[in-house]
Amino acid sequence: MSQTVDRALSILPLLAQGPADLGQVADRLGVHKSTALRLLRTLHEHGLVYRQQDQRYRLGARLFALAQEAVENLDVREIAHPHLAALNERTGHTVHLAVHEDGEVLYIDKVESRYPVRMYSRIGKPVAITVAAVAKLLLADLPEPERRALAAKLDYPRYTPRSTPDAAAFLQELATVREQGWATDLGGHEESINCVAAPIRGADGRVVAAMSVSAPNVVVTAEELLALLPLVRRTAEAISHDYSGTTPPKEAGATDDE
Amino acid sequence: MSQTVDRALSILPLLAQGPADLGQVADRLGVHKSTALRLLRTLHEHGLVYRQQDQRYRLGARLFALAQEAVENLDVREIAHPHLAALNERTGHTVHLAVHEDGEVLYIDKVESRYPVRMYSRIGKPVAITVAAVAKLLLADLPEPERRALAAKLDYPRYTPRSTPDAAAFLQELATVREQGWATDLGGHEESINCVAAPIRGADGRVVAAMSVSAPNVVVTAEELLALLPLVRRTAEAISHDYSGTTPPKEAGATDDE
DNA sequence: TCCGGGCGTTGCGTCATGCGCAACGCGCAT
DNA sequence: ATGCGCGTTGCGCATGACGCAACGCCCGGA
Repeated sequence: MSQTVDRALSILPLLAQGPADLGQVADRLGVHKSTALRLLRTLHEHGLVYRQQDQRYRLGARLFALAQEAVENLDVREIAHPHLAALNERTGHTVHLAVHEDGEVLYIDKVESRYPVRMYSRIGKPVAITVAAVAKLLLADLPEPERRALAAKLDYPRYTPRSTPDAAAFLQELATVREQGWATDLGGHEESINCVAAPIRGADGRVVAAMSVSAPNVVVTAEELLALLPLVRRTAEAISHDYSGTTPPKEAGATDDE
Repeated sequence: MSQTVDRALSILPLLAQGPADLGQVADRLGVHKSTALRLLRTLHEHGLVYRQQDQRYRLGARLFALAQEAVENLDVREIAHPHLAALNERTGHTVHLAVHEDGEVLYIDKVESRYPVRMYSRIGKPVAITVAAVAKLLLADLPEPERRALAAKLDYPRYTPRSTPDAAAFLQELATVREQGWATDLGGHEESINCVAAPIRGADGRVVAAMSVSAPNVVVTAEELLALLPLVRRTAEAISHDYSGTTPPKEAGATDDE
């Protein structure tokens, strides 16, 4: 709604693809160089953009700091973390925590078993929304019209033969998931990876987050992983309980027993 | 330089401290509610800001995605990573990679030995610039005037009795570091933690990044850690070599992960 | 039930502000 | 030496961002 800010912010995804010089930025924005310069300077002052030695611009450090602070302030994450760690300790598998936001589902925490190496590369990245078990749980809880609208405008990439093929199948799957209160992804994203997930609910019963346990089937079969379902659900319920308890929503009518 | 963008971007750090409603944002910006609304809407459209159910605003998902893409596009990081992993494998200690940007030093990669648990919480976070070994290396390489200016405007918190006390001591330390080509932090940030670090240089000899090995002295004494110095320096040199060699920018490098 | 206050939202008239232009300085390659 | 490409600057004009005031809505108290 604000042209100037809109243009400035459009620079960010542009730079996310890689460094660019002033002319490139101006061209891709469709504005004069002097305009692009002014915007870049403002972004620079706020640390969102950094100018390297060759004068080209890249995304800046403050961006990380902001993302950090944002994720650290998420109270669900903070409350859930010890539970996730415990579950990881017990099962040895990768544990994820995800939330829904504006049509995207993204991981906000992760505890990995074996190789901590590529760990952080996932957090904050949008997940494959049409197949991920956590995504199904989060979207299944949306109000009917929103859910339909979202399902209609999604893409349905065929990662594997087991990927959700289209909106109809997706909505069907969401209905099942909503009813049973848990979800799986059996090779729908990557052939050899299976996941089982459970919802975390707020005091009002709405799904506020979802957690999952994932493992490649070279480690455990899908059946073995599914055997963990009760444990996963219990963990999710424990988190829900902690979360509802410590979330004094100013003044909400129905407060659970405590 | 652009008032509108400036105001809009000022909202981000404000929200980083926690969710806020429209009135609060307008107040703290010193603008009319309608103005704040317009800015917030624009931020929202770009996904930098998210509106939760209670209508309050928080930082949005796109922020994470941007930070992710930014860090993944850093070629130093990509080149260094295997070396860091190897060093971690060999020593068992935590290994860091850091860069300098606009007066801040931040970690862009980390390989941790024992507990992967709190791992991601560090990446992207500014480091204790006056004491961290990697910070000393990065700042020691700055041109004289810049270095002095920066040293003068820094704070010198006394994390421990061994923390760098003031600008004079800091500049002195930087001189030493620059001369010897490596740096340490022996309990300057946290009593029981020691680090040894070495610089990574580009083709022109300038320090582009720094790496360090850290360990609590309950695991190894400072002396034992210092014994790793040659290994650390050799690793840093290997990275420098790789980096200088492959510096010719890979144009249109659409490296798809996954 | 009605009323009042607090919140987000809207349309509008004004003028500050962001815009493109054109000219300049600089480095680099010819 | 010379021209080109780049980032940078100052400026006059009109666009677009501003604050105002009025509205709708929800909630809580009377």
